Amino acid sequence: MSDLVTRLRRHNWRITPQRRVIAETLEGSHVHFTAEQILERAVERMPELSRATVYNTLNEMVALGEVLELTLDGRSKRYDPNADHEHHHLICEGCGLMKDVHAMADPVDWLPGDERHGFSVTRASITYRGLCPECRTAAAEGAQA
Amino acid sequence: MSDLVTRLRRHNWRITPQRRVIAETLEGSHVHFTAEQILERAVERMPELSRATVYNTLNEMVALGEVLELTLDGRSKRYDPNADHEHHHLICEGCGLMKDVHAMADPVDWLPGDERHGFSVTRASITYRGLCPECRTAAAEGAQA
DNA sequence: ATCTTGTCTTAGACTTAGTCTAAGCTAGGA
DNA sequence: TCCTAGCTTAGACTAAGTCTAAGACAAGAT
Repeated sequence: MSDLVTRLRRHNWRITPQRRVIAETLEGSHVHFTAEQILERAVERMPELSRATVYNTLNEMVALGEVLELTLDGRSKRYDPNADHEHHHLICEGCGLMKDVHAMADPVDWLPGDERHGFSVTRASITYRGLCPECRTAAAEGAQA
Repeated sequence: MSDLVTRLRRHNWRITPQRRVIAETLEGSHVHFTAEQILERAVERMPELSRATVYNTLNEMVALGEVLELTLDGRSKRYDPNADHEHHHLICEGCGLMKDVHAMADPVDWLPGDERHGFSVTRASITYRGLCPECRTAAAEGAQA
């Protein structure tokens, strides 16, 4: 039983077969998929599922606050079913691999009052960038050659 | 004289009239424009300027490291001519207004070694989100009504 | 001064990601 | 059972960005 489905049901949200497949696809993986990748995988389980339903459903889950929408590469949005606990993201600039990470401090505490420009700041997320072990090796070999 | 143009020239980059107009448009404003907005404004000064040249030029300036590419709203990329000094971004969730801000510490220092998954982490940026003074007022009035 | 070569720019076709629309389907209440 | 509201569908549409092929231009060689 999917935990995300349980959380969604609490919002009096109708769990249709389509929505269940989408939620389970989203939660079943530990990388963050794009809408298109979710469609691709969900269609394996429910071939008549439409693109519009996937997009609608993802947007609704984001609106309910149970899924996070990430826009980190400027190409397409990615969806993160862990809307629960505070975490940040580490991205490989070589291959786009993305990991969830936890920082030792809350960045909101590090924004001085005079840098807030009168905003009420509610949350902050950190995007770390670098090279994953594989891309680092590849880069080193490339430099040698 | 544009400072960005000076920086670009240091890379032995040919400063054509088109590139100059684009660089000056980018630097002349203190908000972060999308490529389409830059095109729109640059065309006022050089009507025959093409969309492809704007996109090419922006991508080249990013590759040279003199301009930052921001993907914060998931719709379109925005360009920030201040690639120089470390800064982060504060975004209004109501109207999309974006400000540059400075934090009191470098977030790279807050990522413990065992959370780095073997990556070489080179940089980190923080996205702060909240409501700007105007949207906060509007929200309060909306709640009253 | 002209030629040559490589770079830059252009218009427009194309691609990708996502939204919208109109019609049909389905589940649950009167 | 019928009604209604909400859900799903196919496919058209839009927005952002990339690609391509051809022409324009600039700088060095002759």
